[in-house]
Amino acid sequence: YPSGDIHMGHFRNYTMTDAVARKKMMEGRQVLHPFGWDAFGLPAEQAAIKRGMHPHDWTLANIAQSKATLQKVGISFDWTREVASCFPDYYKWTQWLFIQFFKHGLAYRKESEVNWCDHCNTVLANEQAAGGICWRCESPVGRKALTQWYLKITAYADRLQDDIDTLKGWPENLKTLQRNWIGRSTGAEIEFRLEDGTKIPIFTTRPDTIYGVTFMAIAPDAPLLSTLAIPDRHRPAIDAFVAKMRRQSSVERMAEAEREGVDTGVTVVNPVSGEKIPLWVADYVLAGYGTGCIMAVPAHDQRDFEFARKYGLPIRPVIRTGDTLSAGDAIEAATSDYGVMANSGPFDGLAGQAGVDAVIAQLEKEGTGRAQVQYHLTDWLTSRQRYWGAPIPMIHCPTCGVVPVPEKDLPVELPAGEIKYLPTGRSPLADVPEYMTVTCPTCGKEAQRDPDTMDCFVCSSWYFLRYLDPHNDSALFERKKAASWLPIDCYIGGITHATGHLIYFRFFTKFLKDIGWLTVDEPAINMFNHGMVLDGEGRVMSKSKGNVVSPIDLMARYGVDPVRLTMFFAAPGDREVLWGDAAHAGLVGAERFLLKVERFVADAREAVGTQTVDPETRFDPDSLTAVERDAYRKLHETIAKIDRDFEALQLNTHTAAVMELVGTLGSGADLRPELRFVCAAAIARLLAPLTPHLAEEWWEVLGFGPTVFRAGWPQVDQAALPAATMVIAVQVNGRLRGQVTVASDAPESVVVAAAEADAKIAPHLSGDRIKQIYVPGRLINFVVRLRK
RNA sequence: GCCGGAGUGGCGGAAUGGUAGACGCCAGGGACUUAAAAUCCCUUGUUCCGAAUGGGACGUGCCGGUUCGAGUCCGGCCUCCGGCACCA
Repeated sequence: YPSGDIHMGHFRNYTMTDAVARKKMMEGRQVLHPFGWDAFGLPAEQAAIKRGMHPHDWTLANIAQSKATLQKVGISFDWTREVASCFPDYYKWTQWLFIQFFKHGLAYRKESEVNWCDHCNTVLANEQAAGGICWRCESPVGRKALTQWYLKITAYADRLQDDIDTLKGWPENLKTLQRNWIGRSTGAEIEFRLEDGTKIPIFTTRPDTIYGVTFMAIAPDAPLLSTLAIPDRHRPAIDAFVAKMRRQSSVERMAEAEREGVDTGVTVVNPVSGEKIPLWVADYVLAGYGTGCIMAVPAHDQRDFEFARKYGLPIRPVIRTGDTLSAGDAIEAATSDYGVMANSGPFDGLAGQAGVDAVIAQLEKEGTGRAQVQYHLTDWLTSRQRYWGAPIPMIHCPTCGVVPVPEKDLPVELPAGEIKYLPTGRSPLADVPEYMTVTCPTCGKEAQRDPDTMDCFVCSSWYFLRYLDPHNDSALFERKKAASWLPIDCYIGGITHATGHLIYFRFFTKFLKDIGWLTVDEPAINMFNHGMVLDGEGRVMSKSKGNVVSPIDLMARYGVDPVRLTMFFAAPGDREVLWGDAAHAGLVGAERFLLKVERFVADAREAVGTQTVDPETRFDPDSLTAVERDAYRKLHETIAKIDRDFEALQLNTHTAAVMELVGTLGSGADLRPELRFVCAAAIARLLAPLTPHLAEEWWEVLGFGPTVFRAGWPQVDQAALPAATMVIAVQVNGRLRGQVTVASDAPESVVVAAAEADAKIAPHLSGDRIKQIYVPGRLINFVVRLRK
């Protein structure tokens, strides 16, 4: 989002993708490392309004500023593929996609209770109102009945849930977040009936508890409630209760410790047992989940239990989990475990899933219910009453109804210039007559444009596809380019988008596959969540707290590469980094180390004079001195270790390994010049993904050109790895007692003999030797029983 | 409440079931220098025994278990961080 200049979090994210891109380039791969601006929508517009600037002007200025900073950091983005979602050549295709959704019945309008932020003056998607708090301004979210545009993501709920299992390269916690957010539960829809025949459907995951239903409960804001014939004497109490609930925000209602409700005076019939039970209005029933109405089983649901206790409603256990079934008035809490059905007429004795299935079969036979699946995921509310967004490409015609803008007329450009763009609660575009008034593409009569704009997450659900073909003005992208590049091999981002963007972009990918544009089911096979950058006290950096550290200031003081190296070295990539005084002390270490490398490189170059040495030169270990052999081995051990660490983005141990190598080599003065040079050339390349500017410089000092990033990645020389001797740790009864040095091909018997001959170890071995465990090359453990 | 993740020196952190604390920072000591900076070298978990080379005990949030051997595996807790949250 261009909502401010680059901060340490961006710095960490992009230096990580940069390290990956550069290493893969050095390995000879084709790398597409693109960048784009999520420049439409609330974040950019709010930032602009705060500064009293037009969103267009502010966004462009901010993009220029941020881009300059990113280039200073040396991120290897392919700027020829840069995209920005606020430009017509991009949002033309956002609009085109919206029309495809519409044509396939997946974009639709409906009236319902929506999330409304009074501060931002717009509706919000569920994902943007999590916990009842607006994702941008953090004020409480209210409700409003409005007609809005939705994308039917629920049509993909099953595939979005099931295919999580195919995402082998995604972190487990991210997958769990998505599973919970999609929130599939299986059960049954069951129709209870009023005595006049009116159907009251409910959803339950536990049809096997149906004989334990002692009342029903409906949400205060459920539309069904207002259509019920409620006895006059109950009317005033219900109206008062509903009015009270309406005044409370969702946050307040959740905070309410005690459950509350009112009897409607209406009687309902249980379709399985035939029993007559009362219908209550209850504050703990949600209008937005299931049918807005529940069957209450106090013995087996804790919320129903508490409600029943408070209002003196019967509690009847019908699931036996132990030997006996407690009486309802004796139990202290509901038990929701599966068990054996009891007090359940013909179903008595059925256990667990068998009971669930039997009840569903009965319901289906009687036509009073059926197996059903429910999701926490709801359709995605995508229209916004704001100026700065992609206009919804739809026309409202009095004769033809809702008609999409013909594709040849795209993009529908956002009016520029003297527009009153400040949010008022209705779209600012509605007040621009020359924008609003159009002719209907179907009948040619006068019609109105849709005044709303799209949620910025629509724009950002497909940006990764535009990178493949960013300048194509006749299609979203060329299909064969997508077929060759996708899926994304490496996606690095924060966990914050777990239940928003990272579900939406999977949804778009599946849709585009279904309509023939893509060949993949999933956009990204490998996902890496980098840790956050916090301040020294572990707090989020924010302007209001005044604890923001600017990478620009640090780079000016220390240079870019020491800052990059310090960030990589601070922690493994997936862990958070506290960027406080300790991190600044770390900068000193990075600076020292890089200066040391610089000297090593310069000295190595000087040692070989004008001679040219192939950086991949192999040495026969037998022809080297002992010191040289150790140095050569250490070099190749380091290359091997880095190859392992890098794949897991453990750039902290990558850095440590190079530091250790440089420490071991010392000045390099005791190495023959060719070997010294080969070590220097390897070090320069091993550091190149992390400190690209310095590595490039070193590469030139060594006499090469034009770029280290086409110089290939150092390859392990297996011949360098075997050592002449090995150090074996000696344990007695699992306790370390010393170590012995033996020839590296020594058999176990030689190790045992060496241990027995060692003056420090031998005293511990007196006693009955029961057994010995030898771990070749590492350790030997003697199990000894001491004689008394 | 449910779901994830994490607890290791003064600090950031390292450790395929096999020598806990790599690497770096800080701190202390030394070399070089007229001096300083820079650089290089050494020490640096706690504790006990010893004049000393040295040796012992304890130590990865807590309690138990498996194992020749556990920071790592298993069971039961505690604390912190994050996500979702009256989801029927």
